[in-house]
Amino acid sequence: MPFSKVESQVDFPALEREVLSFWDRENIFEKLRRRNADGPRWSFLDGPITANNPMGVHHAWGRTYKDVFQRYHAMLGCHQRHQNGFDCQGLWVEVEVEKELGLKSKRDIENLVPGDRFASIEKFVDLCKRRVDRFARVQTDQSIRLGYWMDWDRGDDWKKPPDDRRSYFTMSNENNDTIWGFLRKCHDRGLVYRAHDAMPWCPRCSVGLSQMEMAEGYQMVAHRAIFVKFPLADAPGENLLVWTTTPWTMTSNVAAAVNPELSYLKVRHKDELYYMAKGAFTAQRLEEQFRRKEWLDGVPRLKSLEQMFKEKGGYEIEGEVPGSSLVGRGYHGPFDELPAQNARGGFPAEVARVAAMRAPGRDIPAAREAHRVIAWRDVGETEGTGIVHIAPGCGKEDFGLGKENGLPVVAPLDEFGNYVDGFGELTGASAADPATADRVIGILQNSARLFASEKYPHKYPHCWRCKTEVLFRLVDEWFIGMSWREEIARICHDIRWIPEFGLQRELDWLKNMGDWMISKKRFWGLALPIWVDESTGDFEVIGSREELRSRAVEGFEALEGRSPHKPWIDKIKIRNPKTGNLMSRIPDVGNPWLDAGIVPFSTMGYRTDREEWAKWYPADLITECFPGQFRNWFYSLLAMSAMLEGKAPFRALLGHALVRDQTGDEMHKSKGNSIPFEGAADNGYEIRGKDGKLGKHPPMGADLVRWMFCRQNPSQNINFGPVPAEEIRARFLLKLWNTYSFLCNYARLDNFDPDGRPVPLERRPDLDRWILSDLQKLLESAREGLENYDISAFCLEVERFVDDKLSNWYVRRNRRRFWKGEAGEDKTAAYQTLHECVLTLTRVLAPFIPFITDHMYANLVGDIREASVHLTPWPKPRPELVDEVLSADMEALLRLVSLGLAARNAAKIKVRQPLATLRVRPGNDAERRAAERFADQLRDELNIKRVEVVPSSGGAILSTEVKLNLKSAGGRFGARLKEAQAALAQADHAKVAAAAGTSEGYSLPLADGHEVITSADLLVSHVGPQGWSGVADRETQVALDSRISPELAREGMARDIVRQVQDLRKRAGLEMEDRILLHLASPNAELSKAIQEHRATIAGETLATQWAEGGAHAAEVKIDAAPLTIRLEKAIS
RNA sequence: GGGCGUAUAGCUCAGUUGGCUAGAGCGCAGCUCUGAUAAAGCUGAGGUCCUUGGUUCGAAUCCAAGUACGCCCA
Repeated sequence: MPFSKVESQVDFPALEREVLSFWDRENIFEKLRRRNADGPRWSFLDGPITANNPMGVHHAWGRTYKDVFQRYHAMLGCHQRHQNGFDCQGLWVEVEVEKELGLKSKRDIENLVPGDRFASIEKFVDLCKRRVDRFARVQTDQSIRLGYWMDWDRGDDWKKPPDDRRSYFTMSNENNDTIWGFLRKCHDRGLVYRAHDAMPWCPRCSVGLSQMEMAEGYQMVAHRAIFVKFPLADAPGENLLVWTTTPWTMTSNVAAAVNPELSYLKVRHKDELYYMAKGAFTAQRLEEQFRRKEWLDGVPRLKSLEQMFKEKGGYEIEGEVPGSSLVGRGYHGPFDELPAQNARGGFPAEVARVAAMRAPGRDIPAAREAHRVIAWRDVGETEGTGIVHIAPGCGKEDFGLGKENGLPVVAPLDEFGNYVDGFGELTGASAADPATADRVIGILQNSARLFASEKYPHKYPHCWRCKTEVLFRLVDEWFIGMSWREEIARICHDIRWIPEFGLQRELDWLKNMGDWMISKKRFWGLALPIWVDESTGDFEVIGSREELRSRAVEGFEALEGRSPHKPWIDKIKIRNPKTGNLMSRIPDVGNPWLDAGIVPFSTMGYRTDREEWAKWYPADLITECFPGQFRNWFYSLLAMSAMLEGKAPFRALLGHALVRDQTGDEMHKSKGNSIPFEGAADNGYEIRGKDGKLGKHPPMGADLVRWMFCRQNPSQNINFGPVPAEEIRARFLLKLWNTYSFLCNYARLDNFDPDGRPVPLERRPDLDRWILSDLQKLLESAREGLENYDISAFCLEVERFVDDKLSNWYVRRNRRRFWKGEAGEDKTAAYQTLHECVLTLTRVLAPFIPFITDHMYANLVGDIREASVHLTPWPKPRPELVDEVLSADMEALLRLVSLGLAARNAAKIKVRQPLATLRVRPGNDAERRAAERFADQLRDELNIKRVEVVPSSGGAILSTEVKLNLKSAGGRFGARLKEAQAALAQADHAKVAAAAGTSEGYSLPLADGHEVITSADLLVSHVGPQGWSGVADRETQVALDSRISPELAREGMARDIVRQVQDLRKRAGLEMEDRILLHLASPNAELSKAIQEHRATIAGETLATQWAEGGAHAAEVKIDAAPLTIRLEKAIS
């Protein structure tokens, strides 16, 4: 027997948990996969989620999309991989493990097992793996709760090695191996190289940052900036004035750069001369930022150089020279006494050695001897002095300039950001420590080299993981040259980018990016397969584990039964075929985006079954949150695929924006406005409001979370939180639920058989045919939206369908057919129509809100079948049910009803009071047809006895009245206002209103000429004839006979009585179908007469089977100010 | 500094190739309806469609410049 009773109060999270256990118990997902095993393939590629923490509600956006499109294609019968991915390797996991262990630095890691570096790294790497496993399980459980159908690992799956699990793990052997193959291919094309470069470096993590990572961490900070004197060697008393925001780099100064095209001033101050760029002298530095409040508290506004000279006792401008005339002049550096400045060939010795190897035969001087002015066209005159201090060991551009100009390099920092030996009293000091800047400033002050210092606010890069300020440090890193970037750009055009601007974004990145730094001086990650002969600099890139096995001359047994990770892999040596020397692996691990970018190859069998691989590659769709990914995952996917196959790895990319809190602010745990996933799904959650108070909120359930994301425009950030959630829940999910509950509860009472013979369409009323017609159009939108990965418009259309059309119109207008009419064809047609609508909705909504739809589906088709909506095929629209004219007519009817209600409102007569006549002048054909074919609806809805349709050609049924709008016309007419009002009163108001609406306006005749008035100058109203109330909207006019005869008044009373009785029934806790004994009494004669006249109606409406003298439930009410006593009680049937 | 995008009601946003009196939801006020719906309806208050100029019979919409904001890059 179908149709269990449905309560209108529903606990969605609890319902979802039941559905989850139903899926589990009945293996619904496995049944689905089996059913589709031979279907056409649809290839979705999951972007790996970092398995490092539990998911927040923001992860649910992308995962909802992933599920929606896979579920849709499953309903179409497609065979899919359903493979989730976890991102495992990299610094982010290391940092969390460090936190767990309370470690402060890389040195702590290497001493985790005291005194045993190898065992320490082994333990640390193992802890990283375990952390990944732990959170992969947590995220798996959370995803299952979201309703995300993937081939999840459960139970014993977790005991298997990563390669044998259902989800893919980027730490798997296969993933690492496939990357090796990629790197080998790059090397075969001569793209892999090693370089000394001054790179951004995090002193806490002791790791270099790639260009991609740098971009993540810019923050506004104030640094101590200094102006320093560099005395010219050939002209005592003359100085270059140099400016820097990083005082610690002064120790490593090698050169000073000027722009040869700028003019430089010679400024005399006291007994000395200072050189600086002319523009820089007077520049109001950062004035714009100061004005726009892009500033930091406690940082004073910057002074111009001119102002500084004035404050220090005045100045005189002695002349002006072109920058080019300064180029080549020598100077005395600020730290020339340091050993580092005096080391021949650069400092430290390793740097000098590499430099000597690169430039054989050339004698490189010590930094101190190399000091001279060089030319650099990029020097500007808006920030500092127009003379830039160059320290090739401390900055990227500096390093490049040093190389061009053959300068020595002084590299002052070790991997923790501390000064190495050779820097006098600074040795051991941390460059990141602000106190060190003060010490440098002190030294410069003592040596009379400091001209001035200031606090300078600017955006400065920070480590995106640990938020430490980045330093620039000379390092030795490995790169993939990107000279072949065009090959990547080319395949971007084969992809459908949603939103479209993605293509341009990606191309911009590809055009501007530098070479790809792939090495990381860390522990947990891809072991870069590069083996080096340090005595010659020769290196080899190994393309696979097998190749390594055959090349290894030592240590390969260390890898047997182990994953290719540190520290074991570092035991393996190969031989340099040229020299016979042993080659060691470089200690570095790989950039984690290599791990994620290789997955179209590593997870689909590229190395093991090329034929199978080709059936899944390229993927039909990937979808991720786009900020950042253009230079991360999308980039690495594209680059690796371009290299390996010369082909785009996916056909379409759906990107989405960010999740914000409900007020539009960024979500942060620390701000207390972020929402944990379990909180949103099941447990409820607390968030801090703008007032700083914590507010508790009930759980939303997974379907609501999913729906909120689905209905959002993906290119715009979503404001997510309890207020919008409650709104959507009430407006959509509850509406859907209550429509379903209405259907089931009445169908149950009536024993409606959903499998009975359908009433032929032509015998169903207009309302039925209308809703079925619109349902078909909805199905078409669904298909279109899902095929185009553009679901938000469809979702909004469903909301309108369920709310406006199905619930607020179809069901409301048809209520009586369900609960009053006798069993028969009309009632069956109503049930069949509503059943078809709701059942079809469950199917079309199943990919979006899989829980509630499956629950509804079971009840709609009968619990006994244990069926799941997710095993049903995707519903196809039936074009023969579409009736465009009917849809237009129904829309017109809604407009007329709305106007009728407005007319009632204008007449101040409530709807419960019946009125005699509604006169309609339709504004168009649809309205005319609607007023005729739906006259019964109009009568019912507006509670009137008769509808008269006046032909449009018959002229207006309302007269137009115009008055001057004093707000706009008052000022214009001034003293002539009275006259204008009088003139207007004389004019034909209808004509005035019509003419004022045109571009020419209406020309109002006045004593001193004509004045043109437009509709803005007028207040237009429409009035009916005496006793009538009317409103007009464009061409449409309706008028309502507002005269109430005594008969009509009594009928209104009767309806009021019914309403009061129903109210009492409800308060008495009676069920809808309960019959009652009813007693009504009033001392008022009219009211008593009304009760007499309408006895049968009152009884019928309130299910009163018997008139009685008393009753357990009583109420004293007023009907039109007349007292009425109601008593009732449930009748014993 | 360069690129991309956005700017419409108190808030969140629709507004198709230029075309009727610029809309919705939320919030606010009043009224109404209600035995499926913590729902719904009507009315009202609330608009410099960012500014200026141009194209056009006609511009929220197209073009140009400017301003502000967001994102990306340097």
